Amino acid sequence: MAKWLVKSDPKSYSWEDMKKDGKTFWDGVRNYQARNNMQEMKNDDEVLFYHSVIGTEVVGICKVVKEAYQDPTTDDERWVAVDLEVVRELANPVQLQDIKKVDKLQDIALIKQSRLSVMPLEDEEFLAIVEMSEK
DNA sequence: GCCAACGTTGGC
DNA sequence: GCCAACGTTGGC
Repeated sequence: MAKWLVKSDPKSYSWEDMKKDGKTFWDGVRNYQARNNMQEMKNDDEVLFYHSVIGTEVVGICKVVKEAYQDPTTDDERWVAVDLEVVRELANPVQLQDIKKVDKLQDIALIKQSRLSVMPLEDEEFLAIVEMSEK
């Protein structure tokens, strides 16, 4: 089962909004690389929810409940959306600056490719971040 | 709020 | 098909 990380600017959609909704359409992605990643998502894949711009921290875990389909916010068939459901909130948010200190997390797209909004994570990278949240 | 980095667009 | 110009994202 694959692991992912998605970013959201809390000004447009925050983890608090996500918790309130329980489930959301992940739409509005207009970047080919992010789109390609979304198309790879499968039901029950786990997804870390990251706050960009404000906080710059990983705040929660979601899972994929509906695989890629035509983005309902556009007629342009190039773009897709997925549905994500809240799994749980992390005990403590994991800061980007702390992730940057971890040797084995140096290669993740969050650090190397700061503008990518949907990215894959290796199992051990996912676990490392979750473990950091529990300290 | 600024600015660097990057992706996309459009002219040639 | 290249590349300059432009717009947007996201870290600080």
